[in-house]
Amino acid sequence: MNTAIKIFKALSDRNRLRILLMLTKKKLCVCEIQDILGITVSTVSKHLSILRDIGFIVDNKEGKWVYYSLNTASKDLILNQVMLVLPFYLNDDELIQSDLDKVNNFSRKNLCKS
Amino acid sequence: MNTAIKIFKALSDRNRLRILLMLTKKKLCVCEIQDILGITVSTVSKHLSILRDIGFIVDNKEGKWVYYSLNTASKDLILNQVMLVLPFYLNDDELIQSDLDKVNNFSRKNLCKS
DNA sequence: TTTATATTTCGTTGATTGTCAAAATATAAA
DNA sequence: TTTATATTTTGACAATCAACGAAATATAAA
Repeated sequence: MNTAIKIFKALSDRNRLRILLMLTKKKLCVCEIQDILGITVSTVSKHLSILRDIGFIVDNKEGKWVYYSLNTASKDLILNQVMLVLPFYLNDDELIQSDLDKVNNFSRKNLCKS
Repeated sequence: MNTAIKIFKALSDRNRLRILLMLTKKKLCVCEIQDILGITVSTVSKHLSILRDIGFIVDNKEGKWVYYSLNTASKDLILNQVMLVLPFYLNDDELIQSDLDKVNNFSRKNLCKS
């Protein structure tokens, strides 16, 4: 499949857009993302693999946890153009703004049992 | 559904990308587009309605024909950013380049019976 | 008005996809 | 090693979607 289509398909899901926007704030592990999205961890993992395979995000293993963060090194034209405007575009999306509040405020201790 | 998601979904189909790229060359009626895509006219019509509803293209009725062209008046941020880079991005897509050749060379007379 | 051409709408079908639960894998703590 | 926590993979299911053919609508020519 054409890379452009893969990119647009990856962006065609609300939960994946939520993940991308969350990661503009800071890197997050899978259970933190799961807590905010409110869906099963297996589904979160699937979404993350789609975003990683197309190059939007990268993963880093730290002990028991896998942290995901935006791939700032990508040279892809569409990917970079989209990430440039997406935060502005979703400025008035209440659910996504609520996600960002949670990202800034939650405490890892309650989610990830150490 | 969120507008951003609608836009990305509209862009997630190869035939719709082909249509958009063709229309960067000139306005086309439905039967011209059908001839190039090689799919049924009802499917072409459906693709066109999706692209029109989200604001990528506009239609103009001229007698028996409906001509479609790019919506150059759109103020949508993502839509404009994407249309800016898409032609460069799909530069090396052989099918789409073949479409553009056909758009420049075909004769309406053989397609649209007057 | 009748016929021909152009386009859209409707109903159906096969393929794709987001979701979940369960099983498998990985790592750290006990 | 055993147990607990984190993550990924697998299989199943319901919803979505691109495609087709047929029917409906629209316009112009005969």
